[in-house]
Amino acid sequence: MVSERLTPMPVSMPAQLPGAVITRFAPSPTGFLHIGGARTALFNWLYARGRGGKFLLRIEDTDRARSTPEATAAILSGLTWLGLDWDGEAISQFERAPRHAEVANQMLAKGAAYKCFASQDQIEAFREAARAEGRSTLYHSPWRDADPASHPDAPFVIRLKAPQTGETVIDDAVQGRVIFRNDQLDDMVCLRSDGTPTYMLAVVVDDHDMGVTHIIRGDDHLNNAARQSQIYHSMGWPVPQFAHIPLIHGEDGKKLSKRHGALGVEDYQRMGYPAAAIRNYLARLGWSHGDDEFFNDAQATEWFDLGEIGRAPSRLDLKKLDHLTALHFSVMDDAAVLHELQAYLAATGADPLSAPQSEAILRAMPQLKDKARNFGQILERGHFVLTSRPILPDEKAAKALDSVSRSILNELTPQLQNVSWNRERLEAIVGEIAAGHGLGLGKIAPALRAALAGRTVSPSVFDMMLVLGRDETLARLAEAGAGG
RNA sequence: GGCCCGUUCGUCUAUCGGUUAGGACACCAGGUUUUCAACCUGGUAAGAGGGGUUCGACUCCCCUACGGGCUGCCA
Repeated sequence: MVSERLTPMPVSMPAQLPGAVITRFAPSPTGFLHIGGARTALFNWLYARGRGGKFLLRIEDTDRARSTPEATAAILSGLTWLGLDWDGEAISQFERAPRHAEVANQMLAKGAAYKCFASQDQIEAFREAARAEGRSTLYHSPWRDADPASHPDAPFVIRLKAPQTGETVIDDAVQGRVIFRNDQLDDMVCLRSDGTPTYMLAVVVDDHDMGVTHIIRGDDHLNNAARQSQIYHSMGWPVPQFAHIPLIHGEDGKKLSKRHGALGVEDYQRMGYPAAAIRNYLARLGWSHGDDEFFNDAQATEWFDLGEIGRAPSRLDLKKLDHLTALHFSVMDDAAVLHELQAYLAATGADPLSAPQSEAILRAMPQLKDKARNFGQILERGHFVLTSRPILPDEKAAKALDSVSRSILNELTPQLQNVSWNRERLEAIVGEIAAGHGLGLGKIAPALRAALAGRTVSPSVFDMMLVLGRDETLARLAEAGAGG
């Protein structure tokens, strides 16, 4: 078996099974994993996983000034948290620079590209003048058809010898047939004068070498697709299927930026959303399968397809995410919720749950996770099992423990001594006591809640009694009845 | 400036020439209720504007408006 981990990626086109789907996510490591990038990754993942294909990861770190290892780590951990597993090792685009240069030289050799000796200053001057006169700023290099014998001994870039007439057509799976006139596209630089590749070249070479069959990415790259398509053609390579998906906008409809608040997936983790809910929400944002709103990964991978992706940008709506989160908690098993709760604690810098605390939370989990909208709520509701006597009621809860309430608690406590410890009996006894005072349950539940949880927010008082058990319940009631 | 993309309830969307334009979230009203919630019933709410094409347009075409993207030896 060939060790794929240690050998560099083959530079020639890998032999792919016919019809095999290979997608990729190719972020620049300049920060955290953006929520929009996360959705792009999710779409690629869903598409590949739904077709038995591969989902690859490539880090576009060719911009040395802006790329950092920390950012790469953040992106990997963001994807991992989201549950988007990629196949093989993440590939560094920067490390493939020699291969990019090799292709540029092949283009040169076959006459598909040429050396351009124009300096950046010259080109900038041209553009400025063109702008000032309102002319097109497309640069037409005088070196395109120059006799190599006339080449000076000076730095040069390698430019693609792009067609000057006709059209470049992109058959996009989302945007449809998009036509660019070739006279609107200039000869792009493929290899810089320092010998490093431009983004345009690097992307094409990498996608080709990685065997990528479907490029699903943000529609800010739609224009680039035309130019990249020209590179594919110049090398005689098959052009992958493009699918340019609309970007996500903020709640005001503007491009997502810092002022919109949460941008990184890690922010969403810290807000207490479980990954499954984020996946569901993000998948439904810009894509739909009829009226289906709530679904799991299996359904999503089965249903997902490029044709159902919308063409308009969509806005983030946290209320809807909240709603989906509650639905997901309801179908997640308790152990899984607990496990992710621990990760949430770690992400927010809180202390992890001890073994006994975990066990207590797990026992109460059915009540804690019911309709919860985030892990913070689960924790808040779970306070009654995490705390221990003496229960110190918070300010609001203390108000429920006035002298009248305390006397009722004192009346109730002995009656709970020997009853069967089940919900029906507990409800009956508490109901009788309340009725004896001409009160409804609504009048004495707050005191019970304060006594048992020390809070005004908790699961139902009966559920708490059941989870706490007789001894602990009686101890807390007695303590509160005594006046704390 | 040039080129490209987009525009259905507040939001996410269904519709793929013929529908009282549907669903979900949110919101409002009423009900229920031991807290936060949840739940039940009902309700408000949409095809940017203007021209075409067609027996018939949300659906096809054009123009305008608005929004977005690209226009680098950034990615």
